Amino acid sequence: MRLIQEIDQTCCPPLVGSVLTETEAERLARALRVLAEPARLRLVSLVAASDGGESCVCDLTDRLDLGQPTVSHHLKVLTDAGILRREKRGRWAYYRIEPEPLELLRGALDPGTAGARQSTEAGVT
Amino acid sequence: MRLIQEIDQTCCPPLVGSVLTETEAERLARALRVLAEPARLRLVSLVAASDGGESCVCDLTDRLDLGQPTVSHHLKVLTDAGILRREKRGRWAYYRIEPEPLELLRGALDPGTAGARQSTEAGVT
DNA sequence: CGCACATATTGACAGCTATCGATATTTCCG
DNA sequence: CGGAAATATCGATAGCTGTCAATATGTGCG
Repeated sequence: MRLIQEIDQTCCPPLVGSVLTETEAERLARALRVLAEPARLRLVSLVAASDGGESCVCDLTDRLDLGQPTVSHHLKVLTDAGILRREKRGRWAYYRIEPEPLELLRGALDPGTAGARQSTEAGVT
Repeated sequence: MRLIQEIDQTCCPPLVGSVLTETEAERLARALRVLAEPARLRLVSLVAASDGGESCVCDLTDRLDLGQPTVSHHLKVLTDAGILRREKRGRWAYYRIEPEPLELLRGALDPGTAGARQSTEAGVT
């Protein structure tokens, strides 16, 4: 079994248009759960807005009013999901956004809703 | 305070581009949490795929391998969030998709990710 | 009216996870 | 090497929520 639950194409079939199987629903739910957390949303937002598109943990802990272990935990969850990428330089760990997973999730929420378009997993450009 | 947590514009500022405040993050997280659940994803998917765009609860309980109270609970959560709309006809309750909340959530996941576009809350058509 | 059916509500409980303090690990610096 | 700084991991705990059984509410039918 896979310990690291990365968000890939298999997680994001169109929410509408075809009925989700139990497995698909499970996968997509797990992916969404990663973002369904205030601290993690703020982290993503902070990282994305930061200069050069990356932040080190120390900057993030300062802004979040949460303990360092907690921030580290959330960063791990986001990284395991593939939403953030970690790069260690010297003593510091820098995080930056990985655009694709967010796009895939967006895609999962996309179609049928307004009339069953078909975007699926193809068009991430 | 508001008991019913409906998904509206206030829940979905762009995830990136500006840094989410604690309140904004809380709101968006709560909205995402509604969908971050396998049973609810399947319900949305089932309703959307159903004939005429609506299902009654009895159809849904059959397909979900969950007790009727549980299904009813999930339907309530989805309805309170504004994702489903409930209409009672005779003894039956019919649920259908309300497209806008899903679109708003999609919008929240949209922009900056790839370079801070500005779609925000305007273009739902 | 009274029963049967469809759905909703209630109360209880188990499982998950966000959070923290303590500690381990890694890396630089002198 | 030794110590300090940055980050990660661990173990414990509290709060939330998905689930169910039991029951309530509503609605048509005879």
